[in-house]
Amino acid sequence: MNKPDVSRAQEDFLKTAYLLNSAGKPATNSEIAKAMRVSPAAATGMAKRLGDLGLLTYLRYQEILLTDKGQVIALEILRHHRLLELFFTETLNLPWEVVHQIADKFEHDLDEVLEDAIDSLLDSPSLDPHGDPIPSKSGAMPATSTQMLADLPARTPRLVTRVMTQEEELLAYLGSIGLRPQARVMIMERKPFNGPLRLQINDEENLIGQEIANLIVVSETDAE
Amino acid sequence: MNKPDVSRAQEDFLKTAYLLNSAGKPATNSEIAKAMRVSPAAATGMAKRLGDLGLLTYLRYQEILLTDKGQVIALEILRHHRLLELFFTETLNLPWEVVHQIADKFEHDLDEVLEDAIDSLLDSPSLDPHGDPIPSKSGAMPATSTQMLADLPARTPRLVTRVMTQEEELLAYLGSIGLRPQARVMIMERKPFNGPLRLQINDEENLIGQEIANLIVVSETDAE
DNA sequence: CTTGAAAGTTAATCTTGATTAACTTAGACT
DNA sequence: AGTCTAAGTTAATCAAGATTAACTTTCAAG
Repeated sequence: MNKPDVSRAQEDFLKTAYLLNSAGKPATNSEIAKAMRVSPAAATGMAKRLGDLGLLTYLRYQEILLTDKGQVIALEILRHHRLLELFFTETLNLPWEVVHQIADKFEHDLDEVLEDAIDSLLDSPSLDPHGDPIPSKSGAMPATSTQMLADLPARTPRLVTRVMTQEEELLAYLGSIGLRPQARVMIMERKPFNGPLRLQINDEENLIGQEIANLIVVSETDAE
Repeated sequence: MNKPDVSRAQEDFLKTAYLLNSAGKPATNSEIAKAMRVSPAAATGMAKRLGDLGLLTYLRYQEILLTDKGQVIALEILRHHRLLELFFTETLNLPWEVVHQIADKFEHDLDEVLEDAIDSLLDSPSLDPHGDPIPSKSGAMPATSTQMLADLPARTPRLVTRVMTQEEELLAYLGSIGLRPQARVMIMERKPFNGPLRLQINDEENLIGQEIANLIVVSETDAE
């Protein structure tokens, strides 16, 4: 087999396209450019190069689609990223809001020896500190709940399984109110017109807005 | 204060120049080019750029000398490198012969949060797994023994303090015969004409050549 | 004190990944 | 169908870091 030997900018592009897709958004040129913080022209150029390498299909003015080979690379980077996030929180007790940026840099250089060592130290984990699934080495993506807290009926106890943001300040806040994977949550009251939610988190009560509730994934069956 | 914001190629150049100096060799263009595995022309170009940045003094045909600012950067990279080596051997039980290459890649991306977390987890270590000194955060380089095993009189018991190679196969071999920091060593017999040494390592006897003995640093006073 | 090999430099060129500016296309709306 | 806007593309250009090839300096040795 051939190892395509892609650069880190290329890996980042593939990862970004993959993440857009898995967030339900199409991997359009402008979305990718925005996510990568480069000009649209730069994204066009990169799409051409990666198309030539057979890692995605690129047709002018159309959505970008990863090929199988491209997806394998995206998943490998994502695996590196999430393994590293977990590794650093576990071994160094780093708070969950700082590990994302660190992993963004290290993910490109994680060689197989180190990857395997981390994987075995952590006992082949399937979730990172945010509850994001860690692809297996063969590229299988663990299943996750799709139940958003925002859509949960009142008085239904659940467990937080995933927090879908990487914004540092927001994560720090959510951590401070206990809203992290494994927390027990229950909506006590829903204010009308998409108003805030009165929420029980473990045993404390708190108020959160719709916007945040739309980032919190909970278990699909009742807690305890 | 200004953060010079150097690229990884630039950081590597500064590190290489520093390491050549501390190995007693002049930081000449060809030595640097050889160590970095680039053409001499590339080294010339990089020396010019770094000279313009005020990180070294570059005069055509002359030895390259780091400025204070350049040395600060070199020491910071070296600190990153050695902290990472120790971190990976300690947390993942990786053998000492693999951590060097891993650290070479990660050293450029180690941000301060992670650096401090590693430093405190390891209790502000001063030596990496090979016995190489880890510069302090302020740039102070811990003192080390200068006594080479090759120059040691027979029947003088010492402790190995440092193993000055990063060659993977050689390190693996040295590890397998117990020749690593903290090992007790004593030369039993010296074969004439710079011949091999009969050596006691912990409680085993072994034979090593002059070349290897010149890579092993031992304590300056007797063991135990 | 010249000379020749080793070391170093310069020049031309390449690749990658970026930028800005100007143009084109797609697609919704009238 | 015509038109406007947002999205996307193209072209020209830049900078970093590399290469090869050809030239220049240095310096030790006769």
